[in-house]
Amino acid sequence: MKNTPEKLNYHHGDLRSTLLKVANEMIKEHGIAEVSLRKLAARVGVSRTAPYHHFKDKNALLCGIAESGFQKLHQINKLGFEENNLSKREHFSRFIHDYIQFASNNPELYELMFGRTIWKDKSSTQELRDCAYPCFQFQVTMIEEWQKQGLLDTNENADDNALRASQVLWGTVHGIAKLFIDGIYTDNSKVEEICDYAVNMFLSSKEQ
Amino acid sequence: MKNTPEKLNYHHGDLRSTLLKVANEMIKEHGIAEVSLRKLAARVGVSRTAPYHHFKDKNALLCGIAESGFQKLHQINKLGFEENNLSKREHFSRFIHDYIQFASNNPELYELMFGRTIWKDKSSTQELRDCAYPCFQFQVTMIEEWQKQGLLDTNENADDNALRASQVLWGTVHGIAKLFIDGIYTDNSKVEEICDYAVNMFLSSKEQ
DNA sequence: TCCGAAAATTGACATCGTCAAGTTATCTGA
DNA sequence: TCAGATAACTTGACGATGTCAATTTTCGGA
Repeated sequence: MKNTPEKLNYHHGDLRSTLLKVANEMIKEHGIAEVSLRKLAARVGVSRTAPYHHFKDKNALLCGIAESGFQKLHQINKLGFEENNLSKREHFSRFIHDYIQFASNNPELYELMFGRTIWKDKSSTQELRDCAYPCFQFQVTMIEEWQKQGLLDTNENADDNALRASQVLWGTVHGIAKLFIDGIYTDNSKVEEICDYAVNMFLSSKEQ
Repeated sequence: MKNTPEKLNYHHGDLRSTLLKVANEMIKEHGIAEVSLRKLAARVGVSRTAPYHHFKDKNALLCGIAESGFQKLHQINKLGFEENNLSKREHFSRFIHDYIQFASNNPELYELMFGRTIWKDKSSTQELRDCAYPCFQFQVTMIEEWQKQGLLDTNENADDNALRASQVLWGTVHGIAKLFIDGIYTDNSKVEEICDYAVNMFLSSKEQ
């Protein structure tokens, strides 16, 4: 009953997670724009409306996929931050590189995670927000720590230093990632150089 | 013959530019996702396939709209750069603010200009590239000038300082703009503060 | 004046998201 | 054990969209 290969039963048995898994594959292979509920259902071997019993609509399914992305990204940030064989500067550099690396390795997933499709007009699900916000928050925490350590300056005129700094820094990595992913920066071989240059610009007053 | 109000003639007379104008309005009012060729044609008072005689496909029309956006942005950058009642620091600050201001005032147009819709898969038209590249290039020129003036550091380990710095800086403003436009940063009242904070982060070693 | 090219039209098709109504399997409790 | 509820799934249908092909209308120049 559990090991039947494919669609011998009327009830699929594990459709929800299968849909997420297969949708993820499709996104990776053909890009998010190519993913339609109908193609997805066909590939899973199920009727076109079957997904509606597990996701309110297409948007909810996309949110579900994005959730796993935020978990991955959060995990990567944590690993880097907790690595203790690195200098402060190296920690910061690693954060920048890791972030862009993640985006660059999963361009279509990244596009989904941070695209307006799921964020605009309050269309994000509660579950998605529960995944994403802690991920965002962790970046603020890291930056707060780096400010305390003196790696990053604080600005006495601002009251939300960690928040502001993280908005700017996140903006930077997000912007670079997007410009590559969306096809505006086309020379992928320079990603690392750009990251290094960014690190230098933010830490220039703290040489070596 | 020219002053007939609307659609008395079989030949519209100026359909191409009318389409661009009306599409621009629709984007501004209802967002780019709501713009379909059919609705556009209906609003202009013309059949659904009429636009195809002036644009190869929907993508070409979108590129046409984006073109005017790049001209506007280029103009704004030029104006700021040529303003001569400003200190170096103020010039830099103005660039950052102007950029995000533009994005913030024209969110849907900005989304179109820098979205994957028209850039991914080489789908940008030659005309669009002819508009956009000079606009990008101008940013490099400005930054090169600021490096010469000593406002921005250069990095002796890098060979393309102006290009790298502009990729990072453009990434920063683009990223911040995108995070707002796409609905991830939601508190619009803080835009200016974030811009100011960014200026400080990049120029911290050059206080006052 | 006539004719070819340009501009605009109608008809058609495949794809898409989603709703409504019906069918089938599974679970629950008497 | 078995009936009834409920969850999982299906088919049919609708309107919207981008775009192609074939056709009609108009304009401009020889």
